[in-house]
Amino acid sequence: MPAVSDCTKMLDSETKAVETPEDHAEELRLWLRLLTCTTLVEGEVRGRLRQRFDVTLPRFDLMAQLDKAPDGMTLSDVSKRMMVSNGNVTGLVERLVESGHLDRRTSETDRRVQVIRLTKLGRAEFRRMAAEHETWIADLFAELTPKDVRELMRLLAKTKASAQKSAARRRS
Amino acid sequence: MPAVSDCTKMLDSETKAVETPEDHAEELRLWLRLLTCTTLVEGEVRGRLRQRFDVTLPRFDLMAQLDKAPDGMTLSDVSKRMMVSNGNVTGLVERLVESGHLDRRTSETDRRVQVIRLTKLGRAEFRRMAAEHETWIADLFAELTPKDVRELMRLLAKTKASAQKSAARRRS
DNA sequence: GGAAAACATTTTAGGCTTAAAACAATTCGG
DNA sequence: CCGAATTGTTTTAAGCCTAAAATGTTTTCC
Repeated sequence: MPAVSDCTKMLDSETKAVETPEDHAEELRLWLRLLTCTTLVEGEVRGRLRQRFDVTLPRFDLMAQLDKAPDGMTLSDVSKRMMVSNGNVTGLVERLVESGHLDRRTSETDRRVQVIRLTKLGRAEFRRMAAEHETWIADLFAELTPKDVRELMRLLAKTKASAQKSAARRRS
Repeated sequence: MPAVSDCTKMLDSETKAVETPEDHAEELRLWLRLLTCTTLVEGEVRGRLRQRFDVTLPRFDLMAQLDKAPDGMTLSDVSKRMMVSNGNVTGLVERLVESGHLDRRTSETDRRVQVIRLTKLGRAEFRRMAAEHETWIADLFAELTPKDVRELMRLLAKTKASAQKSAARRRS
């Protein structure tokens, strides 16, 4: 088995460093750290939502999307926004309609489309949870200075753009 | 419905700013952006692993942990490292033993403990996948300069520490 | 030594998630 | 206007994931 980490740069005989089996260990470490941070925060939020409100994180996330859209959203909209599969949304919505948090109706103008909205109950409960949720996030990020936050926002925007381009490259 | 985003600081009549319903919108945005980046990269990696190697991300992650531990790991070790539940690991390991990638044996000295290792096949396949995986990550983060990467590493380390302290505070 | 606490793992019940296929409705091009 | 592509949703099959309870093992400490 080849010791990948031991391989040194192979210089092209003519020019400079061509065909180098490049070392991307730094990017890999960055990815792992990013994943760790997200997993950490996500797990914490999930646990608190369950303990305080007996609600799951995906349900909360879906309600958060709808809270920003008073006129409702279609299932595809939700699916794209949440970056999850269509089928996933179908099930999630089913359960939230069942529990009285969501209202679902077929569009008048396009009978393929299902429009979902928060019910009064759903909106009230979401607002209550969201207020507390915001304090949890603040606490989880408490050691970051405003400057840290700004800088992270900037760098993550760049990261997002980079990843999106890479994904688009592959799809094409 | 109260327009939360409109509320301005309420100054305490006597001193300074006490009892302010603080605004943590920036931290919230940061969290959402962090989540977006992770979801984006994770989805991309998941898809590529499936297409190229017909393997799931959790299986790849588990094998990655074991590749770093030639002497094997206990299920709890894996569970802690991967930040997933014990029961989750049990099932994951079951399937990877079934497919011949993992070897599992009960510890000689402590019959509670299961030690798992990569088999020869498992290690070979993992190495092959890992090499390609590294290039995907490099591509996904391609637009970040080395300085960006360093800075992100630093800020995410700080973020991780902050979240861990917050989680510890809650547990105590 | 033996009960109690701690530990490692598995089981259980329920929910989440995906990819792919199936179904339904609309739009598009000829 | 009609067949073909497209779009929106649901279904299916399989796997992932969690929290909590159950099981078996070891350690602790009286």
